[in-house]
Amino acid sequence: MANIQEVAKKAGVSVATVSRVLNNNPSVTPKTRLKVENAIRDLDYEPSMLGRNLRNSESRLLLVLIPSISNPFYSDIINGIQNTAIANNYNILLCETNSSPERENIYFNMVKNKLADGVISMDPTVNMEKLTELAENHSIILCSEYEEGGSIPYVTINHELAAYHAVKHLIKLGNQKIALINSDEKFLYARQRRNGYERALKEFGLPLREEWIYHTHQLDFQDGVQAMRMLLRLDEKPTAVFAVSDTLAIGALKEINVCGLKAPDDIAVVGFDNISFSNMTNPTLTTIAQPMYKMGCTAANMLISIIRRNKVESMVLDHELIIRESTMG
Amino acid sequence: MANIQEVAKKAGVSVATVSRVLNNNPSVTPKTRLKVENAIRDLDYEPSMLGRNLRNSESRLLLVLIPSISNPFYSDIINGIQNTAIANNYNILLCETNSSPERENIYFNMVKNKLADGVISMDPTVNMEKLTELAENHSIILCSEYEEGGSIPYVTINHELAAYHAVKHLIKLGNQKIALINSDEKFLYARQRRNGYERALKEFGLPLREEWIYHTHQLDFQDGVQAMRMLLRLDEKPTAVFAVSDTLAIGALKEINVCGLKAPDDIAVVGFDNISFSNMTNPTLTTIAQPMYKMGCTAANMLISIIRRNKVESMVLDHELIIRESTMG
DNA sequence: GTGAAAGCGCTAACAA
DNA sequence: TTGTTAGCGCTTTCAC
Repeated sequence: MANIQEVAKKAGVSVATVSRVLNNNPSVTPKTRLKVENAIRDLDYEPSMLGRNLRNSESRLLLVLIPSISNPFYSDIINGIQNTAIANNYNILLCETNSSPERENIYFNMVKNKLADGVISMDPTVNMEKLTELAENHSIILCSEYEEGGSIPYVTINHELAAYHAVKHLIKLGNQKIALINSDEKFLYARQRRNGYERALKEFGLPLREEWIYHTHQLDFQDGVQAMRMLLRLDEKPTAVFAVSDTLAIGALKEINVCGLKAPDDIAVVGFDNISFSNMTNPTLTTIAQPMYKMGCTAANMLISIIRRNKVESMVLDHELIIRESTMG
Repeated sequence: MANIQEVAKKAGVSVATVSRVLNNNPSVTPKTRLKVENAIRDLDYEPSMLGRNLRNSESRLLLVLIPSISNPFYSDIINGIQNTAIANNYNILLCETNSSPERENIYFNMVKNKLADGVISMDPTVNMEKLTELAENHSIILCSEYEEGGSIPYVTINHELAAYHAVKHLIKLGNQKIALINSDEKFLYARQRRNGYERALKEFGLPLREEWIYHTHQLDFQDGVQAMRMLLRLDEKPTAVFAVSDTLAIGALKEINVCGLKAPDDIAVVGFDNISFSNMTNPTLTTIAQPMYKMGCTAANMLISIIRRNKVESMVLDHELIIRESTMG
């Protein structure tokens, strides 16, 4: 592949002029520009990003930290990030941390190494201390999961309110005994969603029973199956379940089915996330939709703002309750 | 962030020595090494990949082209690629083409621009002509989808044989009227799977009827629903269906259910891909598993070989029929 | 409007 | 063993 020197020689100009043409500098005469453009075409020249990036000390690469690619929850957010990034001449590097600190370190180093210009973290297990330290000298945004009172700007939804809406929907349908399938409460969103659940119950004077709250280890389908199995073994069975993720809810639906029960007649189920499969289950799943795509766009725009040394404000976006068959048979 | 000069100054050595320490060059005395390491620590120095990459004219970044992140089919392949890449000190850039030629162009240019050292393409809609041209001067591997008689090395499975196994399984269960839900036959895998389907039917002397072959536009759940709807309207309904993707099969299952029928009693269903949700449906889905993770590792290893200017051979990996409830109620 | 030259941070050939 | 220096490909300042 030709370099800028060869183009300059072929066009009979200096490398500076070639560079000007490449960067659309208006001070080049049309005639010179033409000569250069011809040389570029003849030599099939493409400017090397390596040289350009070194000179400009930027990589135009954004890191997106997610725990796992296979979690469908992130798909639309990533689409939003990606489209926004490309529109601003950035590319994204999708980084799977597998919740492993070593992996995380590799990516943090890429930022320090100037191989990336900024980070959008969606990993709830991220080492917040290290990330905050990194944020002192680099551009970082939190997306979805964030830190209360932290110094890093974030974009998220109101998890407490969303959970409140989900549970209120179940109450309005006449359910009095409502269980919560929650994930580990070391995660902020889990604590917030539990708060919303409790607030709804209290507001309607419904009992709050510890045995109706099940904590799963992960967010997998099997954890939902297991959770539902335990809830169905109780003497006083719940008539409705709010699961903090669709995968858990789909697992719960499966177990309800296996036990010969029917949703929503015997037990109503609400999930969270509106993943694409939530519309394919039988019955289809009532769930809370986060504005994924918009959240991604917002996160990317915020990050690019920070990179440009502008001030940004954290944002809280709206959610939506999507009512389907699992509560309204 | 400090650069190599400042470290050299602080350690009282030359930049060459610092570089040697960074690259574990054995010719540095322990004493000097210690001085340098101290300086590095004191200044919190991290070498700039930008400088290093320009000098070595490599980016240590591999491009992975997929049509869409949200397709769960790719998750495990990507995991395999990623782990192999990281083990070899490469990182991967996940590139969603959305089957758009412009997007594709952006990524092709990244390779020409030296922003990436190679490409693994899993996009069945990729412009094979352009890719082949790119492959003349750059390192490219095809994964899963490939070109018959093409010049680019690939890793894949035997789609024809896999389809043959799936259909033979249905025949062995006593099914005589077997439908095929295929995707667009502009894709090689679709043509090959159809061949496998036909070979099985012929081998057992079963009728091959055009109205039992339905071509979908996409691979979405809804396309499966639509396909099944059409098949169930036929006068002579099939008793079994082989769908060339799990998402299609899950859509088919849904429609069977909606029509008050039961799988496998009324209609048996086999999918393809063994995506994680295929185990969560009701009934769970019989399907063909491709060795996703291994395929990813193999593709990455092949690519890295090519980058190192070694010869590589295309590979065909084994598949497996996973029998679940949708055929064996 | 265009060219010469410095320099981004690093590595490696060559010299000492 | 260590230092000096050229140069990877590009952009940009300063002259002209």
